Amino acid sequence: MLQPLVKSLIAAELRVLEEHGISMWSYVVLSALDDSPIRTQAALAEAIGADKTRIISTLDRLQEAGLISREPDPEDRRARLLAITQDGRSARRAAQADIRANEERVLAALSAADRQAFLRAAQALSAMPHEEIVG
Amino acid sequence: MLQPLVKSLIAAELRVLEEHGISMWSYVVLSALDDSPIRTQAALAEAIGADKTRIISTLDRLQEAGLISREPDPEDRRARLLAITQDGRSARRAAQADIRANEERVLAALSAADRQAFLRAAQALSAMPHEEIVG
DNA sequence: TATTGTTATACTCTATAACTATA
DNA sequence: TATAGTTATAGAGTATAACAATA
Repeated sequence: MLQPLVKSLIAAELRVLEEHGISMWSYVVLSALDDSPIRTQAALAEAIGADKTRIISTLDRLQEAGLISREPDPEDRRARLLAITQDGRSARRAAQADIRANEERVLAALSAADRQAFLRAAQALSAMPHEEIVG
Repeated sequence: MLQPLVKSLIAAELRVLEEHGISMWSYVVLSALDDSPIRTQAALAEAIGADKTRIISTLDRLQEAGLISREPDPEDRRARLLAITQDGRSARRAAQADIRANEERVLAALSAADRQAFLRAAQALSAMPHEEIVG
């Protein structure tokens, strides 16, 4: 039952992101880096549940667009220090605001009570570890 | 927030289905045919939101396993009459029972009130047309 | 020798196009 | 000629393996 709903929400999110000119992976990366900088690409990949080879082109584009910085760590030049730039932060927050606005619009279909309970329940279920859900 | 949850739920469902020896697409097809027989493969494909070329191998396997019947329509031998068999119905219902049992287990993490509200809200949101969610 | 990042390759899933058979 | 089904082909997305740079 939730699957088509999530599919629609993702489609909505993609549409918003397209208006902002960023891809889903770019948005995921920007969101991760908006919380805190990360010292290696492998750590970023793991944090967002992606393969380390899969994010390289995304990082290329983000760097070229000036939305992230990506420099060799002076202390270990194999690693790349990753951080979001001011432009990146602005872009991410603007996109996030639009995404949230749409979600609010959708949630407006619910009564205030159901809506609160839905969000509370979704949060509780999302907090369950993957293994516990899979069993 | 919902996306990882759904991902975990799908993983759980896949694990259950694997124990029953059927694939996700097989389960989707069996579920569609358990409701009512379908006169053409194209109609089935549309009903489950799949491409008509994509379900052929699935139908091959289901037929070989004796879980569905698939015969040329005597009145128009281009079409294939599709129906679930008794074995297919048993397999589908057994899998469904296990899937539901796991979902119950997961939902047990919620209070009775939140759980009811969550299901009610999920149902309401799922009933929204795709276009209204995308905007 | 081990690790980080990158590139090259292969694999899976899906969609598009061409083909066969029926009408 | 049009339609149902099938097969062949191509494309996107992803993961695996090999490689270069640094430690």
